[in-house]
Amino acid sequence: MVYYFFPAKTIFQYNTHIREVFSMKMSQLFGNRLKEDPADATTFSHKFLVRGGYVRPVSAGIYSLLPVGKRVIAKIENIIRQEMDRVGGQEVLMPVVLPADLWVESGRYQSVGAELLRFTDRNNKAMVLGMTHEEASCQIARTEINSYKQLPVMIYQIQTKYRDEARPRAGLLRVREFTMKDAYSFHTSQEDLDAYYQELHAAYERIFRRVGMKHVVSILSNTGMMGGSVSHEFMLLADCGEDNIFLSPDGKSYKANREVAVSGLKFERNGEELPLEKVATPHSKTIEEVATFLNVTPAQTGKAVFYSTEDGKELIFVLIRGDFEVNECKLKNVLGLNAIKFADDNLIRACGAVPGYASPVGIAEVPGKVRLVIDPSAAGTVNLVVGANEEGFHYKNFNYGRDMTGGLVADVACVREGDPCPVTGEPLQFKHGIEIGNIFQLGLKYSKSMKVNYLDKDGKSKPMYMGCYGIGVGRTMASVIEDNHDDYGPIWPMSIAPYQVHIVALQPNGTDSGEKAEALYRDLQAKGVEVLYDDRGEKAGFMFSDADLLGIPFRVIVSLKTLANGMVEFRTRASRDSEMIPVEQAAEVLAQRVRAELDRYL
RNA sequence: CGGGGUAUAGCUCAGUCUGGUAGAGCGCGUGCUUUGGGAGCAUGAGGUCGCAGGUUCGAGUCCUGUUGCCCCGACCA
Repeated sequence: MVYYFFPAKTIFQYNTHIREVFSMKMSQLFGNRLKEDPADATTFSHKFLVRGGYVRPVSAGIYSLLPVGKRVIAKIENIIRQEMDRVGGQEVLMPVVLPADLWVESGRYQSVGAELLRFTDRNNKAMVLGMTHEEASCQIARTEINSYKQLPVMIYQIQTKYRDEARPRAGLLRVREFTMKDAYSFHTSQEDLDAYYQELHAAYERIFRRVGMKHVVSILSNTGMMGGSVSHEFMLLADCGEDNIFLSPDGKSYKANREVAVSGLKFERNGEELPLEKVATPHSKTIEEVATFLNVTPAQTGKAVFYSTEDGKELIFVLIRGDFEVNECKLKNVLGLNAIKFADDNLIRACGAVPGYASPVGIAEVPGKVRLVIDPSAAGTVNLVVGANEEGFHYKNFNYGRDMTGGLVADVACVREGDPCPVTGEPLQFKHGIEIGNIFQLGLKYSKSMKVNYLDKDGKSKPMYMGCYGIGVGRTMASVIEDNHDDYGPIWPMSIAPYQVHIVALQPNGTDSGEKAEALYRDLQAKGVEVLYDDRGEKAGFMFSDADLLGIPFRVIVSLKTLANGMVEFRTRASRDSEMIPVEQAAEVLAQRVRAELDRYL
């Protein structure tokens, strides 16, 4: 039987829902460190989370948390709770399993794809596993909120979500089952929602700073399946990130996801419009081939890109200058469509176009069959080379407005690295990011369809303005590692480290080293410090490499060598510089330093 | 959902081409020696070789099917 020493008061109030254990001996710690990288790990966080014994894979994208991982997660959750409470949030808990009816009400039972896991219960009732809880929060909001006097209000939960991801990857960075903090706010006006959105934005900045991430930016993002208008994503800048971000050089003026990013490029129709001229361009289908053949730059060409609606019935013709790529997300947004795909050649031919030589000359919008979208790059440049709708021929000197009219002129171009920032005009920088949180203004999207109404001052029933705000907890833990590690393991910030001080006793068995280490272990606990004590008496290098994987910010090495001078050795996980501290003062000095370090994350 | 890969001990892998009845390193147990950056010696435990059929006297190995997992892409609050 193991007996733990319980301090009366701890520096860090470590709230779990179970018995509180502040300290641990390595000889009793559940979960092993691994000396070799898992074969399938490609990111630092994936390698270290598995090797350090924080998580274990159970199935594709499904993980168990081991004790040290659970402690990190609990601390992250606690910081999130504090900051949510600080902006007036009230914690609730909604079910993981939800009736499909609720999702039918909001319309998402139909609109969301296969990532929503659907099943039936024993009574053959349709159910879903919650992937996000707008519907559930609407359901409780509409039953609890009757009057404007009860608004605004924000509820949040920290709950398991399930998304049936097509391809989980990179350890905890992209999983199927995960823990998420999701918050929902309800307001009487757009103005009130705007103001609260800013408060949440500030709360998020505090959270990510407090968990120890240094390279987080909030960027403009696409609203996607959530609907609504305004949204921001909080991104940790990291090479392994899956998201593509454009930033102004100052990192502040403009920040946007590539899905929605715009550039400050201006297209001016300078130059005389020359007569349209048909030229032979044998075996030249791609922009590169045509430009080379006619000795022009891709920027002097226009390309036709064909998409279709998801059912494949309606053709979408996009004309864009040859040096740009179509941004499908922006295209979907301007068309108001949830999904598009590349058109197949049969549909293109059926609409009278010749794939590879398709021409904007002569094509016309046909309601229900053909839609035209012209990017400003093509509309705003004179004398382009475009297809002639005939195998082996192109037109020179195409001018929109003269040789083609109609269609929707809208920005559907991908921003390119180096394009001018729309705010400052300086070249935009391209970065990868990990999305760790997002905030959305949902407006009335859900409250209308789900009848989330309140009685206003004027006695009339009105729908509430809604916002929703998410943070991936496990992804945050992995991201902190991506942002804080060396070649040997994580370097945990004191605020979320599994323990605060790691005591390593060299040759502890039956020696002064063991006795002093044990005493320090107890003294630190008495002072409220969370201690991990490596009492195993393994080889020094073996214990040090385990300590590196555990990443505890402060390390104390107790050995006969330094005890001979009455000292123990102190070093931080980050710096590896060492310092001698008199053994009788060690507990007090360490407790003070832990306290000082924790204060940096308040 | 397309393309590629892979499945043998807790982990990392060899053995498959050329069929003959299970291997290494790490980890784990025991003993002795060791102890400031992944210790040594000795001795053990641990695998119906993903699953199901088939060929064969005999299948980890060959054939067919199937499933899991990983990577790239598509997709994705």
